[in-house]
Order: sequence, then structure tokens, then C-alpha cells
Amino acid sequence: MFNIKHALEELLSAAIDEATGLSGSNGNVIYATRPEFGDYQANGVMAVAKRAKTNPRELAAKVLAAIAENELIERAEIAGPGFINLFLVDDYLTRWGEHYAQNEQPLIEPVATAQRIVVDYSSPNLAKEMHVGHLRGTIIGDCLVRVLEASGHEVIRQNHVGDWGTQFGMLIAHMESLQTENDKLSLQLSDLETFYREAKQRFDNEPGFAETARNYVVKLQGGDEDCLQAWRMFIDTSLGHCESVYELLGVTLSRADLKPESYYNPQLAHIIESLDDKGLLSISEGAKCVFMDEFTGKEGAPLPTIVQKSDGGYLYATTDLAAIEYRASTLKADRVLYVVDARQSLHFQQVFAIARKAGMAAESCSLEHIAYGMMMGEDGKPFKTRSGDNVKLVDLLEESVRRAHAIVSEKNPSLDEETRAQIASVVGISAVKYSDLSKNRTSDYVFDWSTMLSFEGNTAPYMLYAFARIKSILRKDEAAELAGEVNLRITAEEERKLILKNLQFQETILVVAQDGLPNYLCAYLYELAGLFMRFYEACPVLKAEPEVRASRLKIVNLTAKTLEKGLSLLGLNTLEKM
RNA sequence: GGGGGUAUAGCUCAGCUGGAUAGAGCAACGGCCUUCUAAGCCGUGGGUCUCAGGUUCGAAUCCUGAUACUCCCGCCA
Repeated sequence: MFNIKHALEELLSAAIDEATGLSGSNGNVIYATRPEFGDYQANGVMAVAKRAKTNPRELAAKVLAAIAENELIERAEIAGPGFINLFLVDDYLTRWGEHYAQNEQPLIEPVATAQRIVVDYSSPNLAKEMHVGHLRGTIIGDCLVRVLEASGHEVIRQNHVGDWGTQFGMLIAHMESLQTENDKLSLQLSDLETFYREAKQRFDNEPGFAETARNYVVKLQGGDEDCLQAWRMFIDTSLGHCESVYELLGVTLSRADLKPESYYNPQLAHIIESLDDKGLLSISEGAKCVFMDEFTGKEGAPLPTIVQKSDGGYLYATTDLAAIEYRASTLKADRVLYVVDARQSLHFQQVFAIARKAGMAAESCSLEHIAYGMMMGEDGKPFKTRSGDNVKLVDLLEESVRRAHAIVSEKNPSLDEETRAQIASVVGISAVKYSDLSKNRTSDYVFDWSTMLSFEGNTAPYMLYAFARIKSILRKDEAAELAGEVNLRITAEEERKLILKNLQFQETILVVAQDGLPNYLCAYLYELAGLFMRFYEACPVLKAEPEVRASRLKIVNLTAKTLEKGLSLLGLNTLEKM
């Protein structure tokens, strides 16, 4: 696999081994922190010199001697206490740039050993509509799924929707009482948020209603056909809401990826038995629990994971255990990624630990919680609107498209309405997705309309704009046939930087696939687009003399490929014009 | 009470696992459209990386402690 960073790291690590007689040294190659320090820099010498008790600069000199013969380093300099600054050979860059600029050459090569990876993401609760808090999990998961697939892995999507549990009794009871007027019911269900609020209000305030609701839960779980029918209708309507959001967002989830909580219901009794068989189960205060030494609660007391309530009901942890067993044993996954918010990290630690102890997931199956932070309000407290509600995801997306439409109409009034609407749709949706994806998922973030709906600076529209400029050049190129005969060459620093950045695409993808951090990909694409913008200002393409023009067209073409691929991995569409 | 997370420019955030002078965007100010799309480019100003110690050639990053905010901790999901 083409990976400059790894190639340099291997080269430098081997050179350090050779210079010191040690083995397994780490060259510690990173991107150069400043342009005058080269393209990459190796920082490993200082640490090794310390271990070997030699002078770092002297060791660096020996390392340089050891890498004298190679095809990718033009020159290397020792700097400061023992840094090695690495300057790449121009010809190496142009040769590989040329290689990847070919239309039929894929930018990402498959990994050596493909894995089967289950990704659990989005997983909304069907009792309510999706709100802005669901954006992260849905979009991060969808990005990871795309990146993993592009890297050659076999990905199995799992949308573990919440369709089971006490709140559905309440919702069915509310439905039943409205059932007499069918038209009214479908109208009511068109706004699930209100429907839920009404049901909840009745549940809290009408004793008779709460009673009915609880009865429905029992009947539902007992398989009562009338109840099931009402439940199915509700779930179907609610799924319709989700799907329209997925459609708007361009998320790859389909009904085939659904594996709802209710799917695991028949397995739950068996999960309890199985825990019992392994001797992991104990009864505490009437509830069936698993206690593990590594988890302690208040005042060092053992912390239980409750798997069956004293009334016999099963819990979230029970369902998740069944899901782990299914994913690890039935699906035979090498990795299972849970893209779920960070509040549940203790829950997952417990459930993963139990699954291991009970043999529900083999050691070879990696269980990973891809946690993401909470959405906060502008005051730094957990986010709610003034009325205490959640902002519906559909509303955010529609608002974004509206604003994008106003801007397109202002900036480009000559375009026809259909084109403007199409541009607004792509710009509006991608802006929202990017503003979320570009933040490090592990920290909390502040929900704010203006940054969420911004179209300038480090935003998706910036990259879409760079892409549209590229396409504009390529459209006007009337001598494309010349491009094949002329070699890629570097005539300006802007060209060199842009080519090198293009060649770093695959290293970036690798990191994203490993760590599940889409913001690395965002940062990369922003830098790529920025370098293109500078190239665009400094290096005329179409007006350049024929050979330079042909060479620059290749660079433009390569950048178009990388941008389009990168944006598609983020789950963003591109535009020919904007 | 215990445990997790966070704290970086006026605001929103990066900082690729310990590297050299801590970076972007927004906001502010100043320049650049008869030249491939100005949703752009160039420039200026803006920092005690919460605080106090420690580890070492070198710390925003690792360790200890403190403060603030936040999340989780037995029958919700």
C-alpha cells in the first residue's frame, strides 16, 4: 500500500537499528511542523540516543549515512537537539502523482487482511422523532462505515433501533383511544413529538391510563395479536420518519440494516440461563445481577449489572448481551463498533466484560465503544430549547437548506430555480454534517445555529466550492488529449505542496479507519482544499504554456479525484457548479 | 461518596499519541475581481494552553494535587 509516512518510518527505524545495533527502534516520523523543516521529520533519534547513551546529533549523523541510498529522500538535515528533517525527491512526488491522477487508478488500496466489521450506529428510539442529538451517532457511524468499506473491509451495518419497552405500552394505549377516528390518528402520528408528549402527559396524570399502558406492555411482550398490530403500525410510522431523515442526510442505512431491540427478545431468557450456567449470576434484592470485581460502586461496594428485574422483566444490558452474542458468534465479526454516546461508556464496559466472561464474544473479536460527546447549549449546560424541547433534526436540515438557497440565489442569480434548489440542498445538508464531523467526537460540543449553518471558512461549502472551481477548469479544457503525453512536473511551490497533500490521502484514511475519528479526514480535506485554493490563485492553468498547462491539468484532475472521494467518504455529495 | 470526561485567542474548535516560534474558522481591521467561479486569496491584531507542583534534552500533551463544569453509578433505554 502506498504510504509515504510508513515508508519513511520503516526506512528511518531500520537506519536507527543499523546505526545503534539495537532492534525495534522507532523512527517516529511525523509531518514537518514548519515548511523549512522539510516535508516530514524524524524525531526518534533523540529518544534512542538517550537509551543507548550516545550523543543524539552524532547518532543522527550515522542514521543519515545509513539512509544515503534511497529513492524518496532528496536530502536530510540534522537540526536542533537531533531532529532529522526530510525533504522528498520531486521526481518521486510527480511519479506517484502521475500514477494516481489516472482516472482508472483507485486512490485507496485495500488493506492486506480484510476484517468483518459490525457497526452499530444511529439506533434511534422509535418512541420519538430524531432530534439534533441523533446527528452525531448517525453521521459518524455512516462515515466510518464508508471509510471501512473503502479500505476493503466487510462491513455489516446494524441499526439497533429502540422499539421495545415500557414506553410503547403508553404509546399504544394512546393510539387505541384515538383509534375510533382513523384519519385523525395518522395525522397525529405525523408529529410524533407531540404525540409522545400527549401520551406521556396522560401517563403521568391519568391513573386509569397509566394502568392501561402497563397492561399493554405485558400484553405486547406476551405476544397479544391486537397489541402487536397496533405496535407494528406505530413502529412503521416512526421508521418512516427516520427514513425521511436518512434520505435527507444521505445516510446509507436501509431497512435491511435494521436489527431492532425486539429482534433479541426471544433470546433473552437464554442469555440469563447462559449466565447462570457460567456461575456469573447472583440474586440481589430480588433482581438477577452480575457482579464483577473490576466494577465497584458507592463506598467500594460491588457494582451490579442488572440483567433481570425482580418482576421478571429484562433490561437494556440483557438485550445488549444478546446482540453481542449475535454479532460475535452468529455474524462472526472481527470487530464490533458501537457508535453510541459517551454517557453509556460504563454500561458498555460492563456488558463487554460480561460477554467475555460468559464466552459470548471470543477474545479475537474486538468490542469497541466509539463514544461521542454530548450536545450542550450555549450556556455550556446540556442542550434544550427555551421551551425545554429538543430541536428536531428535520427542522435543522430544512432550515439549513433554506439558508443555503437564499445565499445561492444572492450569489448566483443567473442559475435557474431547479439548479439553485439542487445546490441549496447539497450545500445546506453538507454544511450541517461537516460542522459535526469536523469536531473531535470524544468531546462535548455546543449546539449553535449560526456555526451549524455557516457556509464560510472551514465548512463543507468551502470544499464544495474548491471542487466546483476545479470542475469549471476541467469543463473549459479543450485540449485534454495533450495531458496523456506530457509528464507531471513541478514548476511552483504551490504545485508541489498540492501534489504531496494528495499523496497523503491514503495515510489519512488508514488513521480514520483505525481510530474512528472522522475529524482527521475533515482536517485533511480542508488542508487539501486550502492548498488547491492557493494553487488556483498562484498558478493559472488554462492560460499557461502548453506543457505546464498539461501538467497542471493533471494536478487539478488528481485533486478533483481526491476531493470527490474524500467528501464521499464523509457522506457528502459534490457539485459541478455552485 | 466513587468513577469517567472536559478546561487552549472575544466566540466555536483543531492540535495525528512527548518535539522546534501552540494552529484554523468566525468576529475586528486593511488590501485583491477587464485574467480558469470573491462561498475565494493575501495581510494585521488577538494566548499565563484553568491553577500549583513533578517527570526530562524538550510538556497543551505524561504523573500528582486543586478548582470549575458535565456525565455515569440496582431494577429506564
